[in-house]
Amino acid sequence: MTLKEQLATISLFQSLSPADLERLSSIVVSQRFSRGDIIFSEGEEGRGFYVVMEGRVKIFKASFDGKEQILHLFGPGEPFGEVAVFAGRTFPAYAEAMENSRVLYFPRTAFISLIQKNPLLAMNMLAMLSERLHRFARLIEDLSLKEVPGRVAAYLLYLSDKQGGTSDVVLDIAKGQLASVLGTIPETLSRMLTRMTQEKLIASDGSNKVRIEDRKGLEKLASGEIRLSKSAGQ
Amino acid sequence: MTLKEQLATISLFQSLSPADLERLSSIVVSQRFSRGDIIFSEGEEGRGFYVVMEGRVKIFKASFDGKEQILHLFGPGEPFGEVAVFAGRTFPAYAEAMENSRVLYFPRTAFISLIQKNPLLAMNMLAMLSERLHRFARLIEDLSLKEVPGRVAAYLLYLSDKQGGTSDVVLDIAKGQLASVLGTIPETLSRMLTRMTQEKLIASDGSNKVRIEDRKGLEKLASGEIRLSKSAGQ
DNA sequence: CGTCGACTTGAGTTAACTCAAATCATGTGG
DNA sequence: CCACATGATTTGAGTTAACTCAAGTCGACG
Repeated sequence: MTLKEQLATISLFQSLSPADLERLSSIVVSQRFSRGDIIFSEGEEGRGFYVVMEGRVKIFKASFDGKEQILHLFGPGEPFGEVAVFAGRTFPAYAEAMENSRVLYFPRTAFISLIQKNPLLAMNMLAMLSERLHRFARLIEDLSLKEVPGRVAAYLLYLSDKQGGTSDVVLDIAKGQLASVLGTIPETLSRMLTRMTQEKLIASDGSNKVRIEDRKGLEKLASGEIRLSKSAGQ
Repeated sequence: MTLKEQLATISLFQSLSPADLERLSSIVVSQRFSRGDIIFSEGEEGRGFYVVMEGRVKIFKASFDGKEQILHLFGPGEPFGEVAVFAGRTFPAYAEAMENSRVLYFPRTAFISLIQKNPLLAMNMLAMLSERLHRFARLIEDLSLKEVPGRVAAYLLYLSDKQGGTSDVVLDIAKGQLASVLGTIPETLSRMLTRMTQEKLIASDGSNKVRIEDRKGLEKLASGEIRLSKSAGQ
């Protein structure tokens, strides 16, 4: 597949004319990263942004003592690092390849001139950033106003939704990483899944599959209407 | 001051021609709200967005049992509610007038057609949303990776910066509201200020003025490099 | 079959919470 | 100007959700 054809598959670029795609393909750079590679670091100057083509990329913040909070997980077709481009700022977080990945890199200036000529591209970008603000607002809500069991419940419902409403959801990331998405640690996540299983809200052996047994209950847990009763202790 | 003149003072609209301002002024609606009034609620359909002209507006999430997390505080010249416009979604949070306020309301469709004709307006909007994503990322980092004293320290340093780097900072909101900005409760904030005073990081009587006594120390506290030693108890 | 990383379980600690009471600040009517 | 009502803030005492640290257990892979 040519670079131009690849560009055409990116939903952000749906509105571009063949000529624009041609022009874009001449300024774009394809890069490969191995699992664990840092693509950019917080505080680095952002001279362009990226789109994932293959693999997965996580965007995260790190604390002084090494704890991580994952902000985004991006897969094929999804752009990242645009904030630094538009705000004229340094990257606000770290980007790391979770698997061997290939990304396209778009230098800032060329992209900005393109966007100024394509109102629809601008609108797509505005919609994209708005969508992310929306997600961030929900994450802030979760971190500040919900307890860990509520966040776990919300995540399971979100996954179920994303996977077509099924009750058999498949965790799309390792549990340790999921803990970092939910603003907690693996030990706590593990205990919460155990308790949710005991309360018959879900069925979970240790695998990456979780069956939703009581959707209503999970919803109440996610909204804060109910809490998990404290584990029996013995 | 005419509506058009008011529009010209809004930095988001700097790039607009007099003709565009004229057009905009014909679709905009001026609204007044009293302290405590809800301007919009989470989940409401967003048919337009707002710009504060006078007063102050807070944007917040509320938990099931009534606790609040403030996402933004906006004053004159600042737009809010745009996310719903661009993402084609409902409002993600509540907006409430903190004082008697006047806001301008811009219906969605008219604004979108305007933005499509003004690349610079689009760029301003992109920069604005990027800036907010940046702030949200920092708030998420604070909530997830920092303890309350670190958030308080970071906020004081931010205020000092905003107020020109002075060591005598003036809290711009009531402490109860500040607690809600920082993701904690008034009691905890009060105790942290006491402890920070005991440790000679700041000087604080009960008023809304705080003197920064040890900037380096505050910075280390904000970054997580050091912690507040536990209060003596007696 | 052994090793490695990921996950789970156990025990103890702690930061921040809740609830209750005291104090302070501000504006009002007498 | 004073006394009081109202709301904001502080202080006190006790509880708890989630953390840390340590010790298994499990599963995949060479």
